[in-house]
Amino acid sequence: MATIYDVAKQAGVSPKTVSRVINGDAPVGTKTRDAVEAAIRELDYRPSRAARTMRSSRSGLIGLITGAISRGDGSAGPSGLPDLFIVQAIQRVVAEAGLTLMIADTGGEADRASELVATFAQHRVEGLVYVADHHQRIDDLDPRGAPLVLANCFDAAGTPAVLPDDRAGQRALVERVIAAGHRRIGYLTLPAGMVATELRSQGYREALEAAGIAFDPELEIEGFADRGEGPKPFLTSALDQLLALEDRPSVICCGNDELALRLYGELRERGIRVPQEISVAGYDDYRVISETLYPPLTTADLNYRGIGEAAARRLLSLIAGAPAPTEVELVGGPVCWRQSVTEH
Amino acid sequence: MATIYDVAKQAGVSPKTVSRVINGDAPVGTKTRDAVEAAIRELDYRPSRAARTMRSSRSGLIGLITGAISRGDGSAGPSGLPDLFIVQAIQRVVAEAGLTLMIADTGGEADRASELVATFAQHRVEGLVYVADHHQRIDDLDPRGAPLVLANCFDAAGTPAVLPDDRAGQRALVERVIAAGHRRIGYLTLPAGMVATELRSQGYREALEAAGIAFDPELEIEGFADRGEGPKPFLTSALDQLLALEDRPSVICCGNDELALRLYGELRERGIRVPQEISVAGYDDYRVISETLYPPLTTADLNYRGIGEAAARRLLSLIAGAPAPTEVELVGGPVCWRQSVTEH
DNA sequence: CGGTGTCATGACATCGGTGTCATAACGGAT
DNA sequence: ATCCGTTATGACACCGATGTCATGACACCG
Repeated sequence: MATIYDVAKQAGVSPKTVSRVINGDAPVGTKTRDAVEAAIRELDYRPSRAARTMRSSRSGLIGLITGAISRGDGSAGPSGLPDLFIVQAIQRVVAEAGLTLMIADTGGEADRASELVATFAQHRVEGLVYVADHHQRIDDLDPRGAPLVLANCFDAAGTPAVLPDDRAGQRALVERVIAAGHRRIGYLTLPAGMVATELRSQGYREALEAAGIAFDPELEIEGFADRGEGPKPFLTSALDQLLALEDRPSVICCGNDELALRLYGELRERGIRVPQEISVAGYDDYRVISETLYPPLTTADLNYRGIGEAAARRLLSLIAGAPAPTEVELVGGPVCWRQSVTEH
Repeated sequence: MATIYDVAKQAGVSPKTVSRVINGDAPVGTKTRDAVEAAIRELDYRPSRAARTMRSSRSGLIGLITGAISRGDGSAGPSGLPDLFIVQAIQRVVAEAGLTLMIADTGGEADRASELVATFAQHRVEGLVYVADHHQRIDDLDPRGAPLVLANCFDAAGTPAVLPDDRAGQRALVERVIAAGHRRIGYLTLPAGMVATELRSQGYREALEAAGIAFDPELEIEGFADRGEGPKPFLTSALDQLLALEDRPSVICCGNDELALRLYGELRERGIRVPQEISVAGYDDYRVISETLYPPLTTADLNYRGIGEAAARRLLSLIAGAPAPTEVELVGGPVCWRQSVTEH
């Protein structure tokens, strides 16, 4: 790879002058500039980031750690993948800011995270993002001085974090369902104990309350067991319970789109048509499911991209010297109204 | 951030001795070593990669370019998201080799790729991988001297490439379906013209031929139109054609799992039960679909992870000086036999 | 006891840029 | 003609590692 000295020699000037042409620091004579630019093109010269980094101690790098902390064994909550949307969004924002993204993965072992931070520290990254695969609390992570932002997770230390607004999202969806004329609203939740489960349930209840509908505990059932014991029979019995109710729900909201997909299967198995006989709603707007199902699924957009964008922007502003926020940032998404819930 | 000089001063030795302790180049006295290690811990010292890179011209970086990352509009290609599994697998292999992965994406504009190559060149990456979102041919890309491997795509220049073995995969699946007792096998293909479409069709015909079953052109229909004109009615009429045949197929193979998901809906809409009245098979083993559907979908594992792994290993061996292979590397996956195809 | 080899360590130069300061050339004001 | 202020350029040091070579302290051998 050509160096600045090669270019200088080729153009018959000093290396410093080449540097000036590249960076536009100081005025350079027109003829000199042309000669230098020609030499750069001829040699296909690219300035070495490493050398620049040494001199300026600005590496132009952002480190990203994705953490399938609880995923390794497969017992995790939602279906993996979507967190990659967050990574995509972060990549885009970082690139727009002229920085380059380095990524690493804990491969499921939580304690590897600090190892990865060390690697990033060697590269003198200017900032770090930690992306979790689902809304969760994580152990504190020492970023060794670099600004750190958490995406889709939070910690006890109050590190700046960007989270999905599960409560508001579920509330908006249920309110919209109520506006469509529904009163008896079943809710099949994700596994109890997960952060998203609790917040969405809260949103569900708030929507009911705001509409003056009493919360009926019989309508809210855990519908998604760990993969270990097989979710199918679990869902079957949950559905049995809902359908056996005297005052049957006219719509069933699901903890996420995957659960809604299973529910479609269950209902069709029993000859119950969606949405004519019962309406179904999901959560996440996982498009491969929500747009592909027939009828297309009404759901709430979890907005992974928005989370990634917000996290990246927050990180950039921290790097620029902004003070760390004291509160987490909540990112919401719109209700995606399709054809799986009847209107009126 | 502490430097090697800080450590040297703290330990009362020369910087070179600290370097020796870190790299184990040359023997160092026990007492000296202890002092240096203590100083390193105390100062939380991490050697600067930038400085090392300058000295050794080895950056420890691998560049990854993908068009997959920000398809901003969400209008995915045919296969959707799973190509990101390739990225994950590459990340893992690269990390195991002690290298760090930098990623960038074209944001959908193919000509941005060379810009990204330039950025990577500045970082003096030791190798490059280009990952496509679906099996396709791409324009030649000038890697400016760095070894380059293509994953899920190939070019005219014969750049080393790792591709899914669509032909063998489809053939194995159809052979297994035949072994299960089926003779009339419908095939709803992906859009004509795509590489995967042609290869899978070839595999389908090979399996028929191997079993001595004549290929019936009426059984192979394009089932997946571009999103623009809406795939639903397209699939509907394709299905109409298949069901109207005098000798109706006992099983329908689909171009991918997403199409199979739509087909489930179509069939149930018509009151045709899967697999009792007609069997269905997919392709890709896109688990969110294949494992979640009821009945679980029989499909062929496209093995994105395997592709990523193979591409990363190939790149590492190129970096180590191995000669570039003259043939593309095909990666296959097993048939995933579940309950959507009847046995006997 | 002097010579030789090994071990342990340090001085110095170097990788490829850029900040600092010096200097040469030139036009205009006095 | 002299002085001054730009403008254009180069010399040199430095960022933080490490390769090369030199040096001092021993141990071992004859």
